[in-house]
Amino acid sequence: MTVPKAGPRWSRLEHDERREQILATARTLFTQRPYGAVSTVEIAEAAGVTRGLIHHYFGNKRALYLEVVKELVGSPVLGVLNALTAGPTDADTMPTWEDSVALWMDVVETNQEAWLSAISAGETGRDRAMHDILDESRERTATQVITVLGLDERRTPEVRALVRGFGGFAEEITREWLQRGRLTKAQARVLLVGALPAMVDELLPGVLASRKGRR
Amino acid sequence: MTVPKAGPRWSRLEHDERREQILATARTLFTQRPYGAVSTVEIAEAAGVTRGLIHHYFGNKRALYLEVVKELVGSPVLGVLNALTAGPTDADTMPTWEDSVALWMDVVETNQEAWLSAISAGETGRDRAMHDILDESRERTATQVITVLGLDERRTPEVRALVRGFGGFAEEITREWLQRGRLTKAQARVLLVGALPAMVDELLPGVLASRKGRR
DNA sequence: CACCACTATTGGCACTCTGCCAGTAAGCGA
DNA sequence: TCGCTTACTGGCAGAGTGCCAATAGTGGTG
Repeated sequence: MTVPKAGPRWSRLEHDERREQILATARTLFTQRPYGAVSTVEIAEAAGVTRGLIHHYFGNKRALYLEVVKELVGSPVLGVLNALTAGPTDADTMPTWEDSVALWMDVVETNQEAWLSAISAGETGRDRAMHDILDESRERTATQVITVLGLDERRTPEVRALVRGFGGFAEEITREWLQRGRLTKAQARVLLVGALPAMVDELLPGVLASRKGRR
Repeated sequence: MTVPKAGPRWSRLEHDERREQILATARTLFTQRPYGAVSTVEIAEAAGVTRGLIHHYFGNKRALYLEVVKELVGSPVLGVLNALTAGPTDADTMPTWEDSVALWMDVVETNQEAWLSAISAGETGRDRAMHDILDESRERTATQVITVLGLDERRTPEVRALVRGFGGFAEEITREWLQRGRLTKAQARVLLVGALPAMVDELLPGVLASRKGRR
């Protein structure tokens, strides 16, 4: 009774095109729910393909997830400072610290969920590859911050550590502003702009001084 | 050929005793590997019982994990400040900020893996119950810090936010010290002791000033 | 001391999910 | 039009979890 032929049952896309389509679908789902709560079946259905195809393109679920996270930390969301401050290294065109912070806040504000997923992607556990991706992203950001603040001359391990510490501070302050609402945007800005310079001035000397005890 | 009777095949423990035994086993495994990488079969085997029993005591895997995390953040590991500073609220017996930081560092140093698992327990994803446990623990710690620093009088949302921000800073600095080794213990101490007072002095006034813009 | 009731504990069934791969068919080039 | 490449499907195997009926330690009771 069924008509034997009524056109193609599925369309055959170009390799990269299909891959991008699946990746986009996965990104949507993974930014909404954590790794374990999203099944490959669901991704496949949402993308309009079968589960097997995901395997064909990405190998396994975890690899697909890694790809999504890479995308998230690689583009504007976390890497604003990269995009912004990389390139013009000359003192003139270099944006000020205030500008960098302001831009970063704007980007995060408009991409809240993506940002939250990205920074809490350690979610899936202390996986080596995942850890590396996130850590490298933060490290890169730290480098940019050091440059913008003009700390390049004294780029010691201690300075890097301090800037990374500030990163932790910044993430938490951002949550206070966007999630818990205990800070206004203006207040958060005051903190983010002022904290690092203050710590560099007041604490860095002391830290470098106690360097001798190094083992 | 087998001897039909050769004593009990398994021992019957008291409810709480068996529960505690399973919990301890689970804690060991979960602090070594992330949630998804530990199966209930493995926990059961390590505890010398069958998988079904875990279900009998905890309902499901997730609930067991929650119990483990509760235990971790509830006792010394993260809650040092609680244990230490709670109780004596009188100004005399109150420990100094320096002492609190020093004690905290010692505890974390000796319980590294437990601490690391605890703070990155968000691992399993943005689960409501999990989030609450961790957030409440950090909030409690913030309260203690406020008390020790004598900031009780001006316990505004802004102060809480600032202290939470410091919490993020402290976690990151601790990682720089224990994991990445870019700071010595002495250097980390300098940062942890000095950062919060510096920020309170230099930034808090500005934050409170821009309060009018609140919406 | 034998028996019984109580419940801790087991063992296995049903279901979901992931990894894998052999077969199928879309669509381009000759 | 035919044939060849390969995107895509469909289903099987294994692992893990939730659940529960049946089993068997064990303390209490007569």
